[in-house]
Amino acid sequence: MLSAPRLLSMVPWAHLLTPADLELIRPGTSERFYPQGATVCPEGQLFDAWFGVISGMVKLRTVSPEGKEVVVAGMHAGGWFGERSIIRNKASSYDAVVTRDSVLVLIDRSTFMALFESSGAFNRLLVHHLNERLFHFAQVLEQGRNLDGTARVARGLAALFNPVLYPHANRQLDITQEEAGLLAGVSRPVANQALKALQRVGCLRVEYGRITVTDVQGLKRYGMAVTAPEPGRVAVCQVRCTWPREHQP
DNA sequence: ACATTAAATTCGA
DNA sequence: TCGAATTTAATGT
Repeated sequence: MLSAPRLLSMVPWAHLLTPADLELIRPGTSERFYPQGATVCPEGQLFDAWFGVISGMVKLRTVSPEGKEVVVAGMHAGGWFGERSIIRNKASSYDAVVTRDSVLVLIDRSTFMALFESSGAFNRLLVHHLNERLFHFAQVLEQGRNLDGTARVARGLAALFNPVLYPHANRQLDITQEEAGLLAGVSRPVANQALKALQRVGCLRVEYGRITVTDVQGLKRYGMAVTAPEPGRVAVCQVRCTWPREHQP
């Protein structure tokens, strides 16, 4: 069982809980190391815990019948996943696979449900997370038609710096160009060109097996129209950032 | 798809 | 334990 201080230091939202809630979740919480390539929970299986990323990188993905891998979300430090399977008591729709050596926190299903039933603070936290994710996927849907490959890669990376979902995100992303492409839904060659373009513009630095982001705002804005839209088209620039100003990096 | 380069691993001293 | 040789991973085009 984790010590109370360890729990507080690993779970960024733990300080929102009452002391009673903290004692409730402590016995049901553990941490675990997953080596690169390990599957945390395969598609079609119930999640037996809610997973939080302490370090490393996890992707939620499925493999299409033709064998193509589709990544639905990439998560790094601060990210949580598996709540849908737990809340609905349904099998996971996606594989959770770690793309780098990772340390995860596990909150048992029964502990999660106990908190879900009793803790207002925990429910508010969940709503905040789901709210951000919903907005994120709405943007992905909208942008799918509007943005070119470079802008999609830019937004895909920018999503990893959402302050609600990843409050302690490190600027150094341990992801390969291939993973960056999967995250944005573009091929590796397109991701390669996109990353070089973003480097030229000064948003990031590409290194072997790693991307260092230097300008998150620049990534978020990349590819947005600066001139008036042609009549009859929705301007991309009308999309507004709704993150709290004080959280903007 | 193929060629190149970086990193990780193996192996012999 | 050192480093050369080999294999694997990631990148560039």
